Amino acid sequence: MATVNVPGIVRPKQPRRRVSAGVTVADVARHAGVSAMTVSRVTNGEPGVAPATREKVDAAIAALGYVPNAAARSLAGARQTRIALLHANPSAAYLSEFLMGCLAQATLGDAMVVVEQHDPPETPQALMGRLRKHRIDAVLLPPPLCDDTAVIAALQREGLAVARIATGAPDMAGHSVTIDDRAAAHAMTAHLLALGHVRVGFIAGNPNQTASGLRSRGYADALAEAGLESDRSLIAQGDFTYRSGLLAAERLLSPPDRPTAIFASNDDMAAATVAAAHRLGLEVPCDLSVTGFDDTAMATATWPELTTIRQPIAAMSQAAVRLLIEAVRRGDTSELRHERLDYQLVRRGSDGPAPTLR
Amino acid sequence: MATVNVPGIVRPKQPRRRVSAGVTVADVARHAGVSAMTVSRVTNGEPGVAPATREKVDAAIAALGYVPNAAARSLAGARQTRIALLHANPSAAYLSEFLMGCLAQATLGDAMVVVEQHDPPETPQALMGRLRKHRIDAVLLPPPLCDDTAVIAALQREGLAVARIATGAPDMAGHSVTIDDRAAAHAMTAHLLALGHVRVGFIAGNPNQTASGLRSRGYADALAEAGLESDRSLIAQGDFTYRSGLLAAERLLSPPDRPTAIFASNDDMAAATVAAAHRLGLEVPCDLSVTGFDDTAMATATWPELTTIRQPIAAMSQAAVRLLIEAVRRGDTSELRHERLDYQLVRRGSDGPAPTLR
DNA sequence: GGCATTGAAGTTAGCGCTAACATAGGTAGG
DNA sequence: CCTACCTATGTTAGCGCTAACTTCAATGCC
Repeated sequence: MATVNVPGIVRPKQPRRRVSAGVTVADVARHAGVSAMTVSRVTNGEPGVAPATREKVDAAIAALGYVPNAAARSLAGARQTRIALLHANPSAAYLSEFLMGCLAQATLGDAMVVVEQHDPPETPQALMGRLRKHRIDAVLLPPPLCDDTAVIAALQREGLAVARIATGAPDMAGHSVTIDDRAAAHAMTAHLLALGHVRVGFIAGNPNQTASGLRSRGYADALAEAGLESDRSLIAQGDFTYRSGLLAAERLLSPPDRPTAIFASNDDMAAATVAAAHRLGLEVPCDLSVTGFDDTAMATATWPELTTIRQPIAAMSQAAVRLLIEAVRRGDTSELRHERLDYQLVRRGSDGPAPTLR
Repeated sequence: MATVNVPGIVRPKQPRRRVSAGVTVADVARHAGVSAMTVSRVTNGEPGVAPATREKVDAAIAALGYVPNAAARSLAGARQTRIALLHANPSAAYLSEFLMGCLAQATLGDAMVVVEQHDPPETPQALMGRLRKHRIDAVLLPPPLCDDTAVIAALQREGLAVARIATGAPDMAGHSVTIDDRAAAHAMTAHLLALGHVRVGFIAGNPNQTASGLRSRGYADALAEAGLESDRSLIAQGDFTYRSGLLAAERLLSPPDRPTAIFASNDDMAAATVAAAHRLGLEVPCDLSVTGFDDTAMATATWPELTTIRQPIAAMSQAAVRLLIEAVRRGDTSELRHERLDYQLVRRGSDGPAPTLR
């Protein structure tokens, strides 16, 4: 049978267009008996919609299973903020959680996250070229780049919005999202003191990361408050690597008056401390309590699992992405925001009461 | 001075629209003296453009620094494939690298990656509801979900494209991206044998992951080829956790005729083996060689760093995303593809020649 | 009551790109 | 030399959404 052109149905030329499976604003609008614009206002939570209308629209959305098309939305709104996650160390343990937070917020806020690596041999100039090429609007700086003044300065010269995560010097430049490293280290030290430990060792972190200093300060403050004088032989310098933790722990544990607890500035060094203790025939936590910082995958991929400070990494990166999106939309580079999230002391199996005197 | 309406310039009503900063196809087209469509064809690598024209357009793109607007592209093409990364274990060590690969390919292919978690208490039905709500077109399944038949069956009933990464049974269902686990385990075992080890222990992985069986087989095959009879006391069962590795290593190392090398089915268990050895007063690699599998962050966050098999995780997830995008665009659920990438034996510090007889 | 004021909803146009056609110019075959 | 056909390029419309405007009705105020 040949095609019949039903009179009354005018077809401009041909129906041309590819079929689109999805439910659109127009469908919702028809179902709710309002205009597409009103639906748009409802989905964006804009004011100026009567409660009754809002309800009708919400019902229609639920009934049809409408999901806004992100591409259309960002195209119409001329949005689509492009955010670069700039990182130096691809295998950093926090990265996966960090990315999760970024993605969650990026999905919500019509932003796009691009991952860029920047390692020392590359000059900041070369990096800026790459960012310009990728049309980046804003940059996320996790540690250790969050403390790299050369990079930060270059980014700001380019007029890019910058958010620094987990830095120890949040006010230095750009937006920041942090936890209170000093207070957290203080809390952990106080926790060990409360368990009866008197000689509490400390493994400091890489001095070129500003958070390290705050953690050291928290440890020192807690000792001072407890009326304990600081003892140089209880403090060893590390650089956040497992290897450095091993060396530091061996140094701390070799003297006869060794500490009964060691608080390491991150989980890798704490795990190394556990290993060093076992090598010396010390059981954890019976003979030695060990605690870490960060609650990375390392903390639970060791035995006993580490008591540590949990940084809400996903929440932090999510907050940072939100700050950046807002900043870019505002178009105001001067107003800076600093958010401080809560940490948590996670008690696992690597700490216990101080051993009764040998 | 009042606004002057220059005659001849007709303004429909008002210039209305927000300003857009970016360079568009129209700009490139004008600069190159062609139509926007031709520019589009060039940027998409479509055929039917004369080489000379292509060059002109490329030059214009370079001159103006044009970057296509992803939102507009996916809107016009009715594309925007939505891919869910379904994972069970949020802290899995491979996840960050995995995500990097996904993001890289997603950026290239106009896809969107959404991260979804699915843990045992949740039923597959509930999961399907979530995926439907998020308008998911395709799903990535890293281990251990890549072997979860209930989940895979449910996804396929929904008509979703599925890509399973690093599974041991690639042909079972859906697309797959794998390495040759058997060959890799064979190579690692052969490597240890070549170093003069005769008693090579093996820590098997979680039996509910199909890759575990292949790794065990590779180990057994290499021993058999070397004319060594398999010895039950050289094989211990683990489940990929540090804890299980510790127990398995203790079992292997306690008898007097202990192995001089232990090949663990993943890095966590290898790291645990190193710890167990140290606890027993054995030095690695002098007294005992230990090797792992996967080359996760754990491999370098321990001392000595682990000799291990490197899986190209980022490349694998990237390939998987590419397969999924292609499958969704093709709209053909029947044609399945299986890609096998190359592994690498990474030699670090945890292995060495067999100790000369005690 | 007449007129400005406010708030809710609708209209219009266009974000940047590309699918699906239309067309110009050339090439081959009869 | 004309038609058939192909190849390179152009034209048009519209993807789904929302910015910016307009309209309309319901107030408030003198």
